[in-house]
Amino acid sequence: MKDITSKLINLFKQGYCTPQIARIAKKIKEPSTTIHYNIKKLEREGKIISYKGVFDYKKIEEGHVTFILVNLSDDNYGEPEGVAQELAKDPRVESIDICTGDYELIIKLRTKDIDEYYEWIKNTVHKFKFSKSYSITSLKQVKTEFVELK
Amino acid sequence: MKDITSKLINLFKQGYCTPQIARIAKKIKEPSTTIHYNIKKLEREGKIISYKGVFDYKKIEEGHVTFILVNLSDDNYGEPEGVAQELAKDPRVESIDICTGDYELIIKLRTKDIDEYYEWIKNTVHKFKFSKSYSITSLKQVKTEFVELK
DNA sequence: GTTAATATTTGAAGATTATTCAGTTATATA
DNA sequence: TATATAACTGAATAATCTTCAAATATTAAC
Repeated sequence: MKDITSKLINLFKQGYCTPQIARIAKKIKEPSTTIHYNIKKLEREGKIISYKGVFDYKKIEEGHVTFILVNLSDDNYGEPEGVAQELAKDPRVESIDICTGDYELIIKLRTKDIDEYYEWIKNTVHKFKFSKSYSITSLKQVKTEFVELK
Repeated sequence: MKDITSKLINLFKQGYCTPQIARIAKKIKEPSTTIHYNIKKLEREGKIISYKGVFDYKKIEEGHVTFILVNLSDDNYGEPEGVAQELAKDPRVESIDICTGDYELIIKLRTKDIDEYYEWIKNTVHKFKFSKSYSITSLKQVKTEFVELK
């Protein structure tokens, strides 16, 4: 066993996919060279960043979703971007936004289970000196990354 | 002008992409047939749902992100799934979860601007009889769909 | 521990698809 | 209206995916 699947999952999380030009050409009834031209244009303009996989996260041990609202400590309050970019490096962080309202950050985190979540939040609160955080746990994911789940 | 790009964006939002087997094979130094076999296995097992595009949403007129926490009316409180699945059909809804805590739903919505957001929330509150909602606006997207933004 | 069944890996061949290129048509600009 | 630029497209080529059959490895049963 070479455990290729876990490597594949990591690659597909961010990219290593490509458009199906021939299939699209059939679908919208245009020549494949026209489709090709328009896709390259979207890429050139930077409108398309990447092509990636979407998973049934329960089946890949990432079924536990938590939204975490964060207050930063006084030290980091003025510049949340550095903290956010650091957190963004964690592959379990699906999204992170700097936001309005009572909290400065909103993080969408994917872990295997509540135990892994607990470890993550404990370590992260300590490391980044969050002054407060409020976690909302997903009970059921109905749609993710624009893809409806069945 | 045939406006092919907007059709492409819609298709890539949910799929119409495919893995780059040859590129992956080089990357992890395994034969492409082995990569092929393992990908098909992941698909067969339902671990991979789809391959899709990720966009620079500001450049495609979807740069305004809002997280909306929702309380349902008494009518819908007991069965939030129906409401969630209905909302999931909207292409501007990136994700929707049924959740713990003070609110029953958490929606991640992408609109062109705050005006489109206002129209959406006004219509949706009315249509689905939300008893209360709390919106958090993203000021800066640092990471989305597991992809770091620059 | 041996055997049988099943799953994974792999190279070679064929089928399909992406890409390049050159020419055409359409759109925008002066 | 003339000119420049952008968008579209068919034909040929290059690259990739997919199938297949055989080898190897893993698992299960006895």
